[in-house]
Parts: sequence; structure tokens; C-alpha cells
Amino acid sequence: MSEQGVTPQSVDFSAWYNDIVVKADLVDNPERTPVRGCMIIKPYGYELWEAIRQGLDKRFKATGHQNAYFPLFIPMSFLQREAEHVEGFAPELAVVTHGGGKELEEPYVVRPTSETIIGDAMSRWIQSYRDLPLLLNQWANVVRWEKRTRPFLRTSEFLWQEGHTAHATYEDAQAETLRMLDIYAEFAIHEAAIPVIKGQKSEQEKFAGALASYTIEAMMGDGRALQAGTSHNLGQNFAKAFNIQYVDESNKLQYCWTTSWGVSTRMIGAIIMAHGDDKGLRLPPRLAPIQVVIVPIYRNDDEKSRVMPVVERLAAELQDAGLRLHVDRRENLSPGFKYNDWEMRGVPVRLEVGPRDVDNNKAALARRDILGKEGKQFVDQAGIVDTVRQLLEDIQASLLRQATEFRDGRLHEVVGDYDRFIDIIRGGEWALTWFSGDAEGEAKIKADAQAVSRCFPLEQPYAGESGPCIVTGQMTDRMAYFAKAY
RNA sequence: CGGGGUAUGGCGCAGUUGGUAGCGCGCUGUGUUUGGGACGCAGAGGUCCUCGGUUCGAGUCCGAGUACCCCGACCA
Repeated sequence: MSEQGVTPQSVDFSAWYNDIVVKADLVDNPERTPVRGCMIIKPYGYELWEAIRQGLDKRFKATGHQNAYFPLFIPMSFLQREAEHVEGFAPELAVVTHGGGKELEEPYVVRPTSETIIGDAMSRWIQSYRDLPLLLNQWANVVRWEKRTRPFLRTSEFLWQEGHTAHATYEDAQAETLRMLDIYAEFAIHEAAIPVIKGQKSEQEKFAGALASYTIEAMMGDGRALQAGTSHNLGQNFAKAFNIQYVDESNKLQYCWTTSWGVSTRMIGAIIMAHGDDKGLRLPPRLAPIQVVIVPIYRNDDEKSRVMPVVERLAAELQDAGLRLHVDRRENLSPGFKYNDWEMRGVPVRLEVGPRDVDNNKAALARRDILGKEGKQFVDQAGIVDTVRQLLEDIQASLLRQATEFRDGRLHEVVGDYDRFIDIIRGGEWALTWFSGDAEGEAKIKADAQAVSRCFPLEQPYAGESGPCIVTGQMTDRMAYFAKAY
């Protein structure tokens, strides 16, 4: 039993996570992957990424963005043009010094992100205000040399999308930054069933080279925070570094205002840790590669010949209805083994069809979010599509509700009481408090609680009011969340 | 980059005093099984991380190297 399961969350959440990514067949065992810090994403894990990708891509297109592709290699000098940017990324760059057997005149950096090379292209593509806004997105891999890696959460190479846009005014760029943050939040909540908090990063935590960075912060099953997506208003920093200019209506030359925003394979880690339990993954139906698995049950050829036609008929109905379905036809594995196997993989709904069901025109329907007998019901074969559809919607809502209740029970508002504030964070929960946002205050909290600010939430509970900064005691006008983070 | 550890079949491990390399799982074949993690029988599978040394003889002892893992400082 324990050999086939995962380490319980309560015993060691980190070991639970490491077990689950392998046993749910999302990635190859990281210890066997030949390239340090990089992932082999297996088909089941990649299908999950594809679902995320489709959900986001659809939303980007609907808001006027177009996909393009830029080189993997970026001239080193490009990075150096934006001082803060190169400083931020220098420690984690992979650099190509040789090509075709010869040393390169100028080393190439393997892109850690593409602001620079896209900025360079934008400078050539944009001339007039009529060219604006320019709304681009790229689906790509990027490389950031990491010392300590974990599948999906932090790897040296990861997959993501990076949106890059150019606008005529600060206001337009700011609106775009927040619009994409909204899209990320809407996607996280409605597709991934993860309640997220939208907020602004502190000066210390913002993207290297940005004017302002925004984030969606999610709470994982151990209470820690995970940044699940970011959106940056880059101001004119990159426009000035790369000469992204346009002539306005009155024929005056102006610098553009640019943005960038990204969601990565880390979102998979968020889904695992927001919903998973000791039986394995629990995937939100809207993103699950397999929404329904059918397990046929029979003891001999006679029963098999009675059961399989019903299985095939139900499978065809569900598939024709557009549901993502799999029939587990493996021989020599007991039904019990298969139940556990699909539970490990997080399939939301399991349909069992055995001889008794065939006789009664029924099928057993089990839901992943409620284990055991309570989650199992015998339903009519007639109308199976509607029944399953309804159940999938229930599960989607149930996962979001569970994650929201879990999170809300661990959010605490603290005013003035620094010791309590530190205790909450150290206890693995989130503290919302007045914070002036300065570097020294953040460093003190980091030293005391091993945590930094997650964000200043956009929805401030006391908007327009002020309170005493948790560190300095001086009045300030915004509250911030603090929590241990991934 | 500092501290600790590991390296033996696909995976997890054992291997005594230096003397023919083993167990569990998995895998292949076969028969019985199958409504919550089935079992019997028969098989396949090894450069014991690498290089060097000691020895009649090294998985085991010595030296060097390499790789990986875990814990701390930086990060979508």
C-alpha cells in the first residue's frame, strides 16, 4: 500500500510533491534526467501544459494579441543595454561562446526572457502612432541557470508564454498590464480552480527593469505562496534602451511604453499543490487531459463479452459529446489497482461498468474530489452525457470552493503587532498588514520570518485609509501580504 | 558557493573477516484470477560509477577523479 502511494502531505509536503510528479506520470524521475535541473515532461504532463496553453492562448487572441517567435539566442550586448535588467539576470545566464567549431565574436545568451530581442525588433517595426498598440506574444522555452531546482516550480529550462506590447502612452501600457493580470486571474480561478490574489510587487520584488510588477499569488496546500503569473509595466526603460520610438499625431518623436507578462510551466506546480491530496493529483476538469476514465469489470470471457459492448457504447457517447475520455483496457490488472492508478493521475471522473450494471442498465460513477463510497453513485446509462457533464461542473466548482476555504482560513490581518505578524508567517500562514514597502523593512522581515512580501493586493480592504507600517510604525496607505513562498 | 551523504539488474535496497553477486518490486511467458492496490509456476536481466594501487584473489581495503542527492545564501 504505502509502497505504491505517495508520502502523505502531513508527513513531508515536499516529499509528497516529489513523489506525485513522478507517480502521476507528469515528468521523468528528475534524478534520472541526464541534464541537471531540466525536466523531461512526459506525455501526460505535457497534455496538461497543452490545456493550459490553449486556455491562455484563446484569451490572448480574444484580446487582440498575435503570436510570433524570436530567436533562442540573444547577443550579450542586448542584455547589457538595460542596466537593471542585466544586473538582475546576469547570475543565471547560460552563455554560448562557440558555434560551428569557432569562438564567436560576441557571445550569445540563451534567452532568460525576451524583452531585449523583442525590443530591438519593435524599434524597427514601430514608426508611427498608427502602429500602436503592438500586441505580441511568444510561446517558448527559456533558460535561467538555477542552483536548486524542483520539477515545474523552478527548473533551469522551462516553458512559458511571454507577452510583449508597445503603447503610445503610460496609461495605455498600464491598462494593458492590468488587463493581462485580470486575464491570468480569470484563467487561474475559472480553469485551474485556484483562487488567486492580484497584487503589486514591492520595489524589491519587482522584475529587473520594470516600472511596476503585478502578480497573481496562490496558496499551496502547505500554506506557502506561489507566484502563478506576472505582468509588468516596463515604462520607457526598454523603449529608451532599444530606441522604440514613434511619431505622434503632431509629428513629434516619442518613446513607447512597453509591457511584458508571463505564465510558465510553474502553473502546473500550482495545480498540483493547490488541489492534490494523499491519493495523488486532483485535476480541475477544465484542464484535465482525461476527464473521464472508464474501467470495465469482468471475471471471464462471457462477462467481458457482455460488458465491453456497453463500455464501447458509453465511450462513444461521451467522446462524441466532446468529453476527453479514456477506456482502461489493460488486462491482468485488477479494478482496484486501476482505481488507485487513475486517482493518482487526478482524473476527475471514473465510470465503472460491470456485469451487474449491464443487467440493470446502470453504471457506477465515482468522483475524484470525494473519495470512497460517498463519492460513488450508480447512475442510469441513459443520459450519461448530461450526468457526467453535470458532475464535471460540480467537481470544478468543488475544487475551487475547497481551495478558497482552505486559503481564507489562513489569511490574517495584523495591525501593529509585529511579534504576532512574524508568528503567523513562521506558522506557514499569510499575514496582511500595513507596510511602507521600503527595502530595510522588507530585509528585517526577511531576517525575522524567512519571508518577503508577496504583494500589495489591488483590492485593499481599507482603500483610502492609512495605518501604521508593521516595521516602522509610520503611517502608510497600503497593506501587503507576507508569506513564505516557493 | 559553504556543510553532509550516496554510487551494486529498469526501480528500491542487502552484501559478514577480501574467496563463484543476492532480495523485493517491476519486466517476459503461462495458468488461475478481476466490483478498492490478486496469486502460482517458469524465465530474462550485472563494466558492482571511473581510473590507479595493495593482494594468489577486490563489490568489499587504499588513493585520486566524476556524477548525483540532501541541508543553508540568490530566483518566473
